[in-house]
Amino acid sequence: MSATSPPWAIPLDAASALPVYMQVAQGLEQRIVSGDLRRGSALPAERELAAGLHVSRVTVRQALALLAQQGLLTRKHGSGTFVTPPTPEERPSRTLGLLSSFSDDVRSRGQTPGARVLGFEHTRPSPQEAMSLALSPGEKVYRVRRLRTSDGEPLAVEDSTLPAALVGRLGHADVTDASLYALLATRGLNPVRAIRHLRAVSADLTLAELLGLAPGAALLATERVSWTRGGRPVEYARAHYRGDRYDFVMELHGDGE
Amino acid sequence: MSATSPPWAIPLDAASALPVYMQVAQGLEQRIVSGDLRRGSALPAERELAAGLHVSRVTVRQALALLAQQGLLTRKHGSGTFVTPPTPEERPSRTLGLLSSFSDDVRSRGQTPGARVLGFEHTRPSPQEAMSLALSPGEKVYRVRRLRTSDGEPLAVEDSTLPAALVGRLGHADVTDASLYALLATRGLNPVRAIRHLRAVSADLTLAELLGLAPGAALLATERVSWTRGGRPVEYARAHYRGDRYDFVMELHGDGE
DNA sequence: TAGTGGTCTAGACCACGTC
DNA sequence: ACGTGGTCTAGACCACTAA
Repeated sequence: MSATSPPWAIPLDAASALPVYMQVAQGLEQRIVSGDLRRGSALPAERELAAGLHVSRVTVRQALALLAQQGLLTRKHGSGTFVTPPTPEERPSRTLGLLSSFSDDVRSRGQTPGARVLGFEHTRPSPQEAMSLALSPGEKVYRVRRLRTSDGEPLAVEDSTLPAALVGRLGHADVTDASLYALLATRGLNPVRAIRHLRAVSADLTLAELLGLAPGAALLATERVSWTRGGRPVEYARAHYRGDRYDFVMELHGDGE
Repeated sequence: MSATSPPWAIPLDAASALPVYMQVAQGLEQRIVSGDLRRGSALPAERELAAGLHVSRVTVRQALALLAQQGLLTRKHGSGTFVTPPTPEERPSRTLGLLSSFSDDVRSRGQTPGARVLGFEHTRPSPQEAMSLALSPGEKVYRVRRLRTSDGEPLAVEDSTLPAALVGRLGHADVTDASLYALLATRGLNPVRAIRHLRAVSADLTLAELLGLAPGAALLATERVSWTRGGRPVEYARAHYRGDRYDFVMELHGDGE
């Protein structure tokens, strides 16, 4: 007798309105959250799953891709597919409301901040940059793209734009250190106020590559404009943080009622 | 002569280390951002693209999926694939730092907030809920899942948990209106302080369905605990906002230096 | 070397929109 | 009725990991 039902069988209904790959994903997700599949344990190979469920390997992969993107599964090329272990790495936290630098944040958690300069330009601003920094026509900017790391692990890609006329001469060597805010401080340009936007986006090929993620992974995107005490914009920064390793924390208060 | 190079040809290198579908995605992305493909215009059909590029339709679809997830392309079943028009809908903004409700936020932008109750329970808390609300063992909670809308459009899924003993008797009818904070206020339980976490996650099948998104879309996930003036936790809320329609805004200040 | 996931093919049929 | 994207198949070969 050839029993064709493996122990991890998932009930599939070909006539259902729900596509088969979603049914497979739901079935696996249920076994994961119920603890049926232990954290860190390996799933059957894709070909084995396909054969056992009587579906094609493509369909199985479509299901696994869904769960991998949510972080429930971790796929390792040449090795296997595993149920993601619980909190494999501590998730850093940043307390907002106060104007602090990336470097200080990372240090306050006992980790070592780092930065790798990916690009350094002295050019004309984009329309977006010109508007955010209130630049007069023709005024040039410094633009720096850096990979921010914590204990050597990629955490964010940050693009900073500074008005050249305001900050004075800047060289590639000036931005290799971790903190741009510290650099500004030495020139008497401490930011005292900033407005920051946060939203969620999917990683494109470039960001995914830099951050060591799969394309399409969820990222926390921020956009920030900082002003000096005199009310002059000194920095326009856009950053993309890994959604799986970073979370922002803030404290909110009522209106004093 | 049969020239096999359509006007939208993309240079492909089969020997490249970069997979073909990524090359296709990059090529299309470049034509989109360069304005070569106008916003709102339709792309060639998948079968046509595949034939023109001499690759399989599966490979083309893999490339289109990448760009669609980033929001560059919009796919319409039965109709076609289009370059996403610029800001098809105004992106709402929420100013943080002040303790305000979802309803007030939406109203302050001139839109109409709404809520559809998806679930209402009176049960024992999860370990996570019990810890966040500082509940004594055995104490029960009300749990409400609501779909929050703006002008009728799904914007977020919010799961709120309230200590039953503190808020008093609650019925399904009490939570059908938009504002839970307003309800608490009528019982003398105005929150005056809250801590909120923000991070980015990928939509699972359930959230994608509720918010009208493709599975895997980027969501802004928030977690919030609110306290009354007396320091008692009154609400533990988890919300998932559409990444493409919502962005958080906050103002930051220096430490008074 | 053997097994795994990653990529790719050339089809097929279904579900949806539009005409 | 027709064209579109959505799903699914049964293979194939490559790239990586581990024994």
